[in-house]
Amino acid sequence: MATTMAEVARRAGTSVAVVSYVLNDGPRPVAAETRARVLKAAEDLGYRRNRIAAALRSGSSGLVGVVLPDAVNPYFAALGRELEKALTAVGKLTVVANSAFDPARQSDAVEGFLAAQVDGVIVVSAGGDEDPVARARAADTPAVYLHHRPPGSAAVLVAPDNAAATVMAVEHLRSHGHERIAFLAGPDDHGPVGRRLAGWRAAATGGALLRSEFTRAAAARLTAGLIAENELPRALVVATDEQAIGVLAAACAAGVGVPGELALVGCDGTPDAEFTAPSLTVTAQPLSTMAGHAVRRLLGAPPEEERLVAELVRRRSCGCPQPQLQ
Amino acid sequence: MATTMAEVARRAGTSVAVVSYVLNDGPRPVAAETRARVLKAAEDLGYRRNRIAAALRSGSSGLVGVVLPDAVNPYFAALGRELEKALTAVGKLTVVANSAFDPARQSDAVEGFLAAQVDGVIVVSAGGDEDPVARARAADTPAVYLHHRPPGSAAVLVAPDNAAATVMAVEHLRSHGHERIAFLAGPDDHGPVGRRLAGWRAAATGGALLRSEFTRAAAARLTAGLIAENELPRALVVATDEQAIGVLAAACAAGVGVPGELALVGCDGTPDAEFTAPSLTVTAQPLSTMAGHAVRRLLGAPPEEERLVAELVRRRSCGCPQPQLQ
DNA sequence: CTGAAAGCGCTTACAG
DNA sequence: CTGAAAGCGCTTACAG
Repeated sequence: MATTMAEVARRAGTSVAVVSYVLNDGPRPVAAETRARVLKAAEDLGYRRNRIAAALRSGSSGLVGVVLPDAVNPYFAALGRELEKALTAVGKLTVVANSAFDPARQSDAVEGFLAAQVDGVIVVSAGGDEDPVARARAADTPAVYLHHRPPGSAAVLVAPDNAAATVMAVEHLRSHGHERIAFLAGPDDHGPVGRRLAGWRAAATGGALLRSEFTRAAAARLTAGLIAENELPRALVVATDEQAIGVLAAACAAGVGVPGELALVGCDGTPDAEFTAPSLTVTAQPLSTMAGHAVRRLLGAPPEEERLVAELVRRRSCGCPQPQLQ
Repeated sequence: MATTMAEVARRAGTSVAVVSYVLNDGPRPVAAETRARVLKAAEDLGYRRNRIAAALRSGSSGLVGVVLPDAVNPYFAALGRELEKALTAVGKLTVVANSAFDPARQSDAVEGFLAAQVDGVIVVSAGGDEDPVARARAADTPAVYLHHRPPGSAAVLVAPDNAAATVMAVEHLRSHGHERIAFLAGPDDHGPVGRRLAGWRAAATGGALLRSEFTRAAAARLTAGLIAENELPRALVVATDEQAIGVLAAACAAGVGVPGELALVGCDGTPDAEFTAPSLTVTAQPLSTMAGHAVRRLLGAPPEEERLVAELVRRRSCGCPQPQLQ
């Protein structure tokens, strides 16, 4: 059996109340001498606080639930990593679930989080009709969307200016002399990729609109088909790095030179993009800042002043010279 | 305030004990008619069980802690994803922490898990002197290592036959006519990469032993240096896919043809390896099976009969023809 | 088959 | 500054 506060109290010759006051630094003051005795007793007994018991009484479990569409996708992996970092920094434990882009699983995951009495929920939406953040809030649990909010939801969303990112990508390809610039979007026009598409549309490049699922495999298949039909664009902005990796793989497999025959810019800016072959020029989203904003909103902070904007990172795939590998 | 069992009991005209029996399907039988009334009342009130309260009483929190060295590394990302899947299948919630290859953080993470009264902990060790699994077991919490156990630990480890995987990789490169085959290892020879190295040594290829940290950046730097010094091997087995991705990036940046000038085989077999440029031939570890074994051991199952062995997946980087993109 | 009650290990008003 | 006690929402022997 694990040591309890009662045992610590007995050894320190005081009450559990005082032990709690010492270990929590409040809410009542404790004499320095008593305090030292309690600390020593806790140390001697190897006391570890039972957070489940504390949670039941205090109403705060110290758990935050995070639902991601797919933790293997480099963008979500990186976002998840940043969230875990930000959450750890504020003393929360990160509970994760993958929705596999399935709205039903996403709702199940949030339902499980609520039963576990999480202190908050962060969801990167998989789209669909359900609004799990609204549901969490209905259960008095703080919740925010990060990156993607389902269509129609009015819940809090932390996201960068996605349209601006695509505009930046288009302008960069133009600076390389490209006029017709295609765009590889997702299956539908909701969410962040919809915004990125809107930015591309506004830039009026006259290039083709391409679509694939959000997997490298799907993007690779599409690209292989385009190459076979001789319909590959000369310049292409790709909505996500995950898809861009698939495009690169297909181009390499078919012997199509990047950037020579196909100039490419990605719109996520994941760590993966630096070490593709060739390295991927991206409009890099401020993942760490986004995670920080999401966590602070969850903790009750007001909306941030700071705008979230992507930054152009020039690498090889657009036609710029290969930068030094770091 | 959330609905409690007491409210459900009142509405159903029965006691909280009976509500608990119904909702948990035991441990006492309940008359069909009473059962129906309880279910209806719970439904009407939108009752959601408070698992924190249940945990305090029953001793099972439904939480399992997972510590990974780096959830952005494709191997650990894939392993984490499979663990989450296996854990969800048995009704557990997955709490994650990243150690960033820092043994101290790893121990802190496990300490946090124990305070949260997790039902078990799975750690992919970052190496070092600490034995967090032993620590968890000392606190009566089931715990296992997956993939990597720190040197000197005698705790349960779920891992495939890593030496056999490298032998397989070497043999495959030999079948392409290579004799001297180099090996890119990690900074030290502990853990799974140590086993992979042992397999390569046993295969006595006479090739060079190379080393880098377990990041794509480090492997890319090493490779760029080798190319500059004109010391790049013709054939290379790389301990991890993460490093292989770095090698590929450096080769591409320097215009070194793969597999023409450098034939490559990776030893993890992550999903990422299928869409590198060129696609990476690997000895693919049975990640899903490994995750399943780890979870079952945690739940108290005896060691599995089934041996965990990697499977050779032929793709382009070794010199085989590029397979059809899936 | 059902219910009153103890108790899991904390936190926190309340009284002293 | 300190302590006895209530209570968070469950689960589960125990008695009926």
